[in-house]
Amino acid sequence: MNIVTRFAPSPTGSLHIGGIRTALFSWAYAKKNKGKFILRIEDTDLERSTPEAVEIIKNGMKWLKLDHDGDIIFQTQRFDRYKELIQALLDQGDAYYCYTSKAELDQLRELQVNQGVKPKYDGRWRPEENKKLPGIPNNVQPVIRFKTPSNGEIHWKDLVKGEVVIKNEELDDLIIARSDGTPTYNFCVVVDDSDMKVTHVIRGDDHINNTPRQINLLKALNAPIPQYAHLSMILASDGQKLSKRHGAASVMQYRDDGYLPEAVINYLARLGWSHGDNEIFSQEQLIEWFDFDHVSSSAAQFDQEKLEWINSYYIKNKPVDELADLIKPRLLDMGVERLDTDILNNAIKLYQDREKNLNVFAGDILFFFQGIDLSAELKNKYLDEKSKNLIKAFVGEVEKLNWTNDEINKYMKEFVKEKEIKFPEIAMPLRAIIAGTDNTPSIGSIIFILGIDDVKKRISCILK
RNA sequence: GACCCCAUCGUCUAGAGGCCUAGGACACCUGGUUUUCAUCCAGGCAACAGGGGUUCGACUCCCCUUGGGGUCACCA
Repeated sequence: MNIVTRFAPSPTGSLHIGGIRTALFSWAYAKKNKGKFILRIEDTDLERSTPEAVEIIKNGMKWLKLDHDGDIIFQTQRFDRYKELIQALLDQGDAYYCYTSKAELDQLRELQVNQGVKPKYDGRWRPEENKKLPGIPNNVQPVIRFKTPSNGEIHWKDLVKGEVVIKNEELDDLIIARSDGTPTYNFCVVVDDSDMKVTHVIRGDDHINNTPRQINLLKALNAPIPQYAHLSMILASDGQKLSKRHGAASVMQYRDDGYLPEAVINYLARLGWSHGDNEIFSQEQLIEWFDFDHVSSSAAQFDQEKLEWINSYYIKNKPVDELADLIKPRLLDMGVERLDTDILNNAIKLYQDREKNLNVFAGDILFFFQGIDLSAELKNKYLDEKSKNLIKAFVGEVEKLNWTNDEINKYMKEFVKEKEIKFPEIAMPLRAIIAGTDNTPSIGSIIFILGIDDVKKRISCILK
C-alpha cells in the first residue's frame, strides 16, 4: 500500500508546538514508508482564516524542514467538489435540509443542559417514514445535515489508542453545509482524505469524537476508511492545557528565542515517542526509527529545560560557520556595526561549549564587537590599586609577545608566578575590564582573539 | 452532566507476564577536572495512583475506584 499522510491545519492563528508535533509524526511516518506527506490548509471558515496564518504555517514547516509533497491544497479551492458530493448525499437520502435557526438551536441546547442530558440536535427536520415535517419557514436559509445512522456503533483500531468504540446514538445529525452554502469541517475532511487517498489520518486526540462522524460520512460516500492515529495532547509545563494565552508559543517564536530547528524537532519527537534510550537523534534517524508502537498514549508535559539541554547539545556540535550565520544577524540586531569574521568565528569556537541558546550566545560574545559598560559592582569587586597596577604591568609585557593563543596563556601563568599572586587576581579584573563580566572562558584566549590594540584601548579606557 | 481518552521517578520516558533489587534522559544534590562561570567526568536522590481479580508468577492482562484530560458549534 502506498502510504499517504497529511497535515491539515486551519489558518486561524499561530502554528504552535502541538500542531507541529502532529505534522512531524505525519511527516516521519510518510517518509519512513516512502509515502506521500500532504499539506492541506483547512480554510473553510471564511471568517477566521487569514493569509497571514497561511504564511505562518508555511514558514514554520520550512524552518523545521518538514517538506510536503506536491502543492499545498486549500479547501476553499475545492468548494465545487464538496457541493457535488453534498448534492449526492442529498440525492441518495443521506442528507437533508434543516430549517432550525441558530436561536432555536441555542434554546434547545439550554433546555437539554438544564435537563442534564447530552446536548444535541433533536432531529426535528430529519425525514423519516411516517413522520410529518414542520412547515418550511419563510425567512430561514436552511443548513444541510447528514443523516447519521440512529443505531449501531462505530469502532476502529486506533494506532495509538487501540480499539475505540462509540455508539451512533451519541452522535447527532451534523451540519455539513452552513446556511450560506459553505461546507463544514467534518465533511471537507472526509472528502479530501478520500479524494487524496490518505491512508493514515494522524491528528490530535481532541479529534477522537469526530472520527465516528467521519467514518459514517465515509461509508455514506462509499469511500474506504483510513487508519487513524490519535496523538495525545501536549500540556504546558505546569500541566495545564496548552493554549494561546498559556504556554503555546508559535513555532517561529522558538526561532526568535534562540532555538535551533533540529533541537525543536528532536525534542518534540521525543515528547510522546521513544526509541529505547535514545535521546539525541537526527531527522534521518527519526524517519528510520519512527513507528506508532512507541507513540505514547498519554499526554505529555512540555519541559523547557530539556529543550534547552537538547539545544545546547546541537549548539555544541554545530559547525562554526553555520553558527556564525545564525549568530551574525542577532549581533546586528543588538547594535553591532562592524563584524570581523575572524573574531566572530574564534569567539564562537571559544564559547560554543558553554552555550545553550543562540540569543544568549550572541549576548555573551557581544563585547567582542562593541565596548562594555563596567558595572559599579564589578568595579568595586575587582578594581583596586593593586589589581590596576597588575593589569598595567601585565599589558605592558603581553604586547611584546609573539601573538598566539598559546603564548599568551602561557605567559599569564608565568606572570602569576612571577608576581606571586593567585591566578584569579589577574584574571578576574581583566575579565571585568575586557568583557564587562566575570564569567568568561579563558581570558587569555579572549585577549588573543581581541588583539592587543583593542585590549589596550579597553584597559586605558577604564584605568585612565 | 453524558460520552470518549489517559495513568511508571518532579518532568520526558524504557518496559509487550518471569530478564525489574524497575533502566535511561532532563532537573536537582555531592565529588572531581578547571582561570571565574559553564562545559566535561564520576556518583547520588527519586516512580509502577488505590483496591480487587486472572496466573505458579504481574509495572505488564481484566474489572472497579480515584485522579487528570478531551468532546458535546452553521470552529477546525
